[in-house]
Amino acid sequence: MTRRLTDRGRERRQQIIELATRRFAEGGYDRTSVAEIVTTLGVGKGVFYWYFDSKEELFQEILREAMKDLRRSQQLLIADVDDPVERLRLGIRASARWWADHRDLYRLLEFAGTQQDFARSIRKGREVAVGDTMKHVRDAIDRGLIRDVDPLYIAHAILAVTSQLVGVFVHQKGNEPDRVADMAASFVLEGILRPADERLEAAAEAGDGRALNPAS
Amino acid sequence: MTRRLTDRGRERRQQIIELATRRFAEGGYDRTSVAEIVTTLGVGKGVFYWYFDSKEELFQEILREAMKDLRRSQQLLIADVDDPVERLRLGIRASARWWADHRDLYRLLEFAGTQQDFARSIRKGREVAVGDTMKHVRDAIDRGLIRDVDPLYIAHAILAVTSQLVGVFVHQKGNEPDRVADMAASFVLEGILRPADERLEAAAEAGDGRALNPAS
Amino acid sequence: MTRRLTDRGRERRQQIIELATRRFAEGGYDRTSVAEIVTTLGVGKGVFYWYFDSKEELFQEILREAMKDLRRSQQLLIADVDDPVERLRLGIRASARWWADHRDLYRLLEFAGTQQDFARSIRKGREVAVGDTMKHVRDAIDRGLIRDVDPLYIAHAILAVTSQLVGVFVHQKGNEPDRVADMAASFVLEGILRPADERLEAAAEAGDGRALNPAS
Amino acid sequence: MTRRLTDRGRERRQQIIELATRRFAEGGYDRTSVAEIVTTLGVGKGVFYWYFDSKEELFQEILREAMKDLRRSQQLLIADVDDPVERLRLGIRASARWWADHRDLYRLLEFAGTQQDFARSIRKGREVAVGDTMKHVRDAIDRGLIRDVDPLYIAHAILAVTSQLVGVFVHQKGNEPDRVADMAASFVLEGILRPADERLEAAAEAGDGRALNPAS
DNA sequence: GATGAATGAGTCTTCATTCAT
DNA sequence: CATGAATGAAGACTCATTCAT
Repeated sequence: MTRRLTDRGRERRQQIIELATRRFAEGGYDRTSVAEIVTTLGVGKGVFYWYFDSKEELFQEILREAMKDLRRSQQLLIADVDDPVERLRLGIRASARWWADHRDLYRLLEFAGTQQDFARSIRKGREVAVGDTMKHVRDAIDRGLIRDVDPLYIAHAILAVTSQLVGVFVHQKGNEPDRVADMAASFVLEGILRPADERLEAAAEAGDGRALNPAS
Repeated sequence: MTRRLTDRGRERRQQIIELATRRFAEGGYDRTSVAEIVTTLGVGKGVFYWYFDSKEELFQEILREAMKDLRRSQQLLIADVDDPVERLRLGIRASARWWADHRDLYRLLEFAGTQQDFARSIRKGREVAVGDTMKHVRDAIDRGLIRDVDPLYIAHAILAVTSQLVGVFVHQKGNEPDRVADMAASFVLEGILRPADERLEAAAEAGDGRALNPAS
Repeated sequence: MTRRLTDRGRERRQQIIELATRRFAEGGYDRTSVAEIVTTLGVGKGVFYWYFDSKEELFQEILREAMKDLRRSQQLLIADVDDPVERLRLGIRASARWWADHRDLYRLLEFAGTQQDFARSIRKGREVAVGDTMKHVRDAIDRGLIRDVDPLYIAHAILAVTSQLVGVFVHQKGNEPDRVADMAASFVLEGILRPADERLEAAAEAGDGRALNPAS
Repeated sequence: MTRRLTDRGRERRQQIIELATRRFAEGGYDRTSVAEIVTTLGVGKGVFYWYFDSKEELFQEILREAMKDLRRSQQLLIADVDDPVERLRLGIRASARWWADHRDLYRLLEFAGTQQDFARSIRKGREVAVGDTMKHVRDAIDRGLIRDVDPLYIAHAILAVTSQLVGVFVHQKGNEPDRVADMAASFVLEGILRPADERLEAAAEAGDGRALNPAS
């Protein structure tokens, strides 16, 4: 649906999008009816179908906008940074902040990812995000900053960690997004293992050899 | 609903569970009707409600069983291993294998996590999994095997990485679960950064100093 | 449910109410389906739920309106009468007429009184009617027109007699409501016993003393 | 359904009747399912249909038994009383007691009276009760004990008053059945009007003539 | 006598969408 | 642009009854 809209029309449209985003997030897409939306808005059913072809189209629009906006906010934060590792770190931070600010959209994207009908949109969006991340990973490898890992795996892993930690620690537990971003970044970059030399010392102190080579 | 069931009854019940699991995963919970299930099974509508109080109860049952089974399979693999880092690695492997074998349930759990109505079950299940993982992380810290990190964060991060990588690389791209598990474990344990000394060399080779201290 | 209705809408709503009243009375509330109502009306199922939240709400609405209307018609007839005994008599007459004109509602109210779900509405309505009646009874006692009886009991008794006699003699046997009302009023006011002095004579005539003290 | 039953069988049957009576009264006939009854009894569905042809037949049986039992208890109390007015009084008392003891059946009979399907049974039962009552009324008229009223009207009125007062004052407010019966009897026999001579005095005291002849 | 299993028509209700005004 | 009205397929769930074992 492409319609030339007056100012008032654009406002209405935006109103619908915002309300729908909230209700879809709270009550679930399937369980939120068009009737509920228009009733809450105090308008007739026709209004909805004037601006959107269908409920599904509205949802797709929400998803599209969300992914676009998330990406924009990442690029903004990263813009002038040269160091690829720093870009990764800032990318994580941008995501954390955006998700902290857009809880509803976070939820909607998660949900959409589980539904065959929307998975394609989501997958495409994720591919873009993965592509962005991979670029930084590759750069970092090229510059010898990070180990020679598979950038595709790493990119997915980074996104997963960031998203999940925000979901739990920002949304559920109310931690600061920047702090959570730092935790995520640290985890991603340094892993959790102690450096081998430290481990030796620790083992020596503990007086046994168990810790010597747990992972090869 | 607790009902005395004959052998035949237990079979029927299982049939329903299996078919529903498949259909819920493929078509989505909300979009799969009870009518569809019983029709596919070639039985009357009453049969469904003989075995389950409601569609939702059936779904909860599926989720419950899934989480229980996943945990069981992890404990089985870890049983006799003493080294906590090894236990982490094997836990990741067990998850990867189970998810590889239970694509439908993977999907269902993901979906359930996004729905207010089921989020509680899921959150509880996740808390158990996080608890298990945290225990190994703490053990490893105590033994000086891994850095002094926040076990709660780490546990969530580990689960997120594993789950996501399996979703993409096993389910979507068809990689071997064990291989994906190894990638995940390596990522989790070692992060992606080169050790500081290597980085120095690399920087020296590259003839500049940019890589010296990317993270503070 | 409060909805802005057009003229056409109000008509539809009324149509539904009238048809439902009839069908509920004839076939019983539980046995009359929404489907039957809309089919008879030749409209889609949605129409019903456009005007009413549920079948039960519709029924409650019918009951509410009925009780309100009955009361209105009583007050109208009594309006300018000063003598409380006359007011009782006219109240009985008004009820008899209204019930004669609203057989379906008579039945529905009777039915509703036997159903836990509706008993509360009915009880409240009955309390109002009892309250109205009690007022006249008290007035009459104050003016020395009737004996010093318990107005609450009397009010209930009056309503019971009136309602029952209308049910049997107007609805079933087709008598005139005004005549039935007079019978009821006479019964209520004068009872059935002969005055004591007449009884003495009668006993004398009959030549025995059995009738002397009928109530001990 | 007539089946020769063992002792155990008769017990079972009685069990079902009693439970059904209670549930029908509490939850309503239509809303109480056969499934609920057999589940509560902890038996299979077959049991129900072994003893009764259908749910409706069971209900009819309950009604039949109830009306028979009520009548029996009236006849018992009246048996040796010669005075017809006393017989009326005692009949009222017997009804009040029986209804006090059989709240559930009271309700069921009321309900059945409102349902086309059962109204016939009920009407027949009521006719019997009316017949019994009329006989006493006629006797009393013949003996000059009560005024020359229409026995049919009077009989209906007596039953209505008694039933209603028990419903409100015994069941709802917990009064003693015998006391309520006395109120009903007094109302029925004496009405509520003061005797004409007393009224004259009262009017005289009040110093006006309003009370002189309210009913012509 | 009794059980668990099964039937399937029927119940109330929801909802995306269309349309006359 | 917007409204109230209408559609009707579809949904979850119920329930009296039957029947093989």
